[in-house]
Amino acid sequence: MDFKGGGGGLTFDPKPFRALNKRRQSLDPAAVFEFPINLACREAAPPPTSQEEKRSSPAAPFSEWTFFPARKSSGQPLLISPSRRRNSSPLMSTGLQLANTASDQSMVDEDEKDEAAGKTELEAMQAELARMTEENQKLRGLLTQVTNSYNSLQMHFMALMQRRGTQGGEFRQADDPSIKPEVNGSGTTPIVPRQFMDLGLATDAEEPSTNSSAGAGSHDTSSPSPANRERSGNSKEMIAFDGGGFRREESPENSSHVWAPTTMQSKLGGGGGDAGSKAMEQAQEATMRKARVSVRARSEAPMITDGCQWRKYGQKMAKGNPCPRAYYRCTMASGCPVRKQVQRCAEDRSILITTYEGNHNHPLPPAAMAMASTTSAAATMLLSGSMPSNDGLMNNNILARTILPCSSSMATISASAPFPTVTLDLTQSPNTLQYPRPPPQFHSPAQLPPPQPSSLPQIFGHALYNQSKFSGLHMSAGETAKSLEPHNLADTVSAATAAITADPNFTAALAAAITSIIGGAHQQGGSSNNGGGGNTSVMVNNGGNAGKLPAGWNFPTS
DNA sequence: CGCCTTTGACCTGCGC
DNA sequence: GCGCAGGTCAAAGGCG
Repeated sequence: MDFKGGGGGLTFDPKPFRALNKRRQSLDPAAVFEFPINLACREAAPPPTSQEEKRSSPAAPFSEWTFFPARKSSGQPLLISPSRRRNSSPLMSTGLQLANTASDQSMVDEDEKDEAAGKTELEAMQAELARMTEENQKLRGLLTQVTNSYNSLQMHFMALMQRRGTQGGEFRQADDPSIKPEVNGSGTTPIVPRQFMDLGLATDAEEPSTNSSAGAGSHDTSSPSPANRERSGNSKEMIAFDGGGFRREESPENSSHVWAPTTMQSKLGGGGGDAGSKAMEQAQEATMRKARVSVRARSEAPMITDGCQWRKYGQKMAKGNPCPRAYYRCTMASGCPVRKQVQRCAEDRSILITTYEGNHNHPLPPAAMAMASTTSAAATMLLSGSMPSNDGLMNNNILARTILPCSSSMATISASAPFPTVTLDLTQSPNTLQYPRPPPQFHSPAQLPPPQPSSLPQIFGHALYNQSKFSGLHMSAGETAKSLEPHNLADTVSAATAAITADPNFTAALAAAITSIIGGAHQQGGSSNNGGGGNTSVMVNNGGNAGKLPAGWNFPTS
């Protein structure tokens, strides 16, 4: 068995990945993760050549999508340059000096007054500019702060959940070394949050080799066999991306994955006894499996550029679709469990369907965070919706409204087996999607009758849409505020966005952070959102609507 | 020469 | 138990 080629029988050799990683790390991050967005390419991009179809080289010069090229100029008025203000200020001041006077003297006086007033206003404007700049800085700081707070809170929450589970006889993490350093390391949990990542894993980059060597050559990440599960006493890696419910990585014994909603669910849901819980576990496993985030997007490129580096490891013809399905593995870090499948839609081949699975166990560049956090948030919502707890639905509603204030039809949750999947469809115009719909109702896959995925409320699309709005590139601040449902955070963000959009990186980071922060804030259901491509599938569908994607999402790969 | 993609074989899960 | 489909592996070949 072990000597056979397929499945989990072979030893996983992380060397290639390490080498790859090394090489990539040596590159300029900016160069690697810069993803100019240009949705216009949908119209402009030439039809895919066979070569393009065949090759998904990250270096392919293929059209990069600039989502909001035209918006740049239109967005500028939001941030008026000092010189511009200076020029315009006199004009603005005239509004206060409309009354005509009779005498020349008074006219002269008026002129002097005008001049003085203009100067005053100029100063005022400059002061305002300075203030706004300062505000911008503050917002940046705030973002950082909030991000950190979120991570800390998440850690606390997970620790609490873990404790709770342990008390109930379900969670047993004592022997999981991966958790000790950060959660148990001290009673006070001095957390050093790692952005969007599982907080403990990255510390052990050699995990894969350890695992592989331990288990008679079993593949580190993909062997679902019970033997493998039990063998993997060290499950750091699994924890890393468990947020999405990477069930295969979970070992019954070590399912203490603090950040594993699915694990928790199965654990919490299942009574207490080992035997009993095992049965429950298996039952739940059957329903839960892994959550996925599927993104539907129009793209002529072989795959969308989401900020991560991928290595293709397989391709298969899937039933019911003439287009082959390609399998990619994240190579940004050795042992990163994130995988994605890329396939063209059978009905419309201009639509690219990218399905993400797993959470990254390494830091992500801002551009990648946009996608990762979005998918993660979607996965989180999905998974928390599957919580057996009574408040599962409520949590889901909250999540829906917070993460996606404008919940709309752009996203769907599919409860169809075997994997709960969130589909973000960006192929449709947000204009037709953003409005009034009944408050989103989340249903856990377990709660939903399998046959009705298509009837499920569509929820997630606006995460992306909102991100684009956050970026200030899709709509003006005013429009944004109007279109948004009353939502303090969203409004606040929208207002603030106008002053921030000048910085694309910040925009991307902000969008990502907000999504993940808000999502994380409601993860009471026990789900985690460790950032990487959550274990959910997201469909990105830009439908040629420039500017609908979050900044940082760039199609065609770099 | 090294890395990446391709591709056939293999493993696993599931339905009948 | 068998067959099918999805997913993964790794040797082979291509490319820079």
